[in-house]
Amino acid sequence: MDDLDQYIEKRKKISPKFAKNFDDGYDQFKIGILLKQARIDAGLTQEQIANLLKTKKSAISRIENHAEDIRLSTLVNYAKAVGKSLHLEVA
Amino acid sequence: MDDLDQYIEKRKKISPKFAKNFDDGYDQFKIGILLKQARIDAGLTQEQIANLLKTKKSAISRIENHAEDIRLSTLVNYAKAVGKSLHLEVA
DNA sequence: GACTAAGTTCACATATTTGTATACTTTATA
DNA sequence: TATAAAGTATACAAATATGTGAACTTAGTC
Repeated sequence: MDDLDQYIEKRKKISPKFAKNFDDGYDQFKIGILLKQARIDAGLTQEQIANLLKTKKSAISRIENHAEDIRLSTLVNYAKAVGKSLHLEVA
Repeated sequence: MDDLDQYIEKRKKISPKFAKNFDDGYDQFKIGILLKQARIDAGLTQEQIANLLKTKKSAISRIENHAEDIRLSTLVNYAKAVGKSLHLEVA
């Protein structure tokens, strides 16, 4: 089990709402987690990302933890900030 | 060249803005086109999609033609309505 | 424990998307 | 050409995401 799986299990135990939403299969609930993992992999803090995106660290935390819904542009910008890109597929 | 490519070429000729944005490689500009193609493949009209999503056909047209930015939930819902699902990747 | 950096949460203001109705345009068919 | 179905465009209202600052919590170090 990798770091991401561990993180998910931890949050499931803490938050029943998170567990339900996650298990219902809503992909968007994984987005914040994916972004957070990408940020950590890049060795960046939330504040550094915030500076890159010209916003505040509180906004970054919100994205990573409560991204029930989010704008496509926000996703794209965040991905760019961590040196990655966002790929979309309708299948 | 398939239908989607033909459609893109046609819109490029008509709209310089569309051509520039598309060629700049912004994936989100393809989203509306992908969704439209998925809808047509499913044999549905904009009005039928609108009913499924409890909205109006004008909103569907806007999504397909001016999806510079869009909410993730809107993308997910539209994909579901045409019998597909949205896949995201940060890579 | 004290201290600091990092992260979280909250509330409110602002910005943007989406809902809605209407009018207009396009496409296909007879 | 006439007609109807499908799609587009616009404007305004409503809903929602994001910006921002502050207070609080966590994790790590001394």
